[in-house]
Amino acid sequence: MDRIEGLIGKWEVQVRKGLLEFVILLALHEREQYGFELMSGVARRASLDVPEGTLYPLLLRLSKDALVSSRFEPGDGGAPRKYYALTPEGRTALRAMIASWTRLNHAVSHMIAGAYR
Amino acid sequence: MDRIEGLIGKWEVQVRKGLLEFVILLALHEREQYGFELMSGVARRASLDVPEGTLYPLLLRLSKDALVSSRFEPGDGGAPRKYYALTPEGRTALRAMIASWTRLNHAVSHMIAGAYR
DNA sequence: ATCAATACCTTGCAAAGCAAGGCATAGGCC
DNA sequence: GGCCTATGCCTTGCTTTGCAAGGTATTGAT
Repeated sequence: MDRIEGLIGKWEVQVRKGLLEFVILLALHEREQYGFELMSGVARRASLDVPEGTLYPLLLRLSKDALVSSRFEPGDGGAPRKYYALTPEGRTALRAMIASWTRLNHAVSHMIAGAYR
Repeated sequence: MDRIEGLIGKWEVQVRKGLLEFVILLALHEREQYGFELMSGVARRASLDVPEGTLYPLLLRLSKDALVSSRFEPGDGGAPRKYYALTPEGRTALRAMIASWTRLNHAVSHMIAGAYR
């Protein structure tokens, strides 16, 4: 069943679309963070690996949409860090996403329960 | 906040990626169904509108990947219907998706709870 | 000076959702 | 027969995202 594993892998990539944006905003709701910090935090707390090639374009989009703001700060013995924080609009969007996600999740849970009842 | 509504709308489109495939497979796990039946059933039971331009390419992909099989049957006073059913491989894939989704969902729920604690 | 670690960014490709439009079948009606 | 409507399936073109691969800049240690 190696073929199916491949299919599931591709499916998981699709499921991550949108979800990663959601998770990053959730992480930033707690506190301002910079790129690497977000990657390690999300990996630790949600077991979600967000590669750099995904994270940075995502953060650029969020900035362009004004859901997050950013500022540079000298790094702790390393390259300078770009800290991201939620804007008020970002908080509004996050609330809407949580509502939407919760609704979706209930619907899916209901269907899982129904399928195996 | 009309702009944010637009952003959320686009976000929801992204979140549906992969999720619709999952929901269709769940629906087919209960019983064999044809296209329109899937659309109305999923709309009713999960409040998810799956437009035709999404559904039929999706079903074609599932067929090509051999997760579902299909057969034509004369319609009940109308055009012939194409009935889809899960294959054994489809059932295997569905089990894997449920496991993956459940895991993801716990992670996200945890982050939502953490963000607003 | 060189090396490694930290940290950010860009490019090119694959994949999905969707609006818009098209095609075919069947039955009812004149 | 000819026309209309409803049912039902499919295709095209566009947008958006995730990601691997590779690149750049800063800092401190050897």
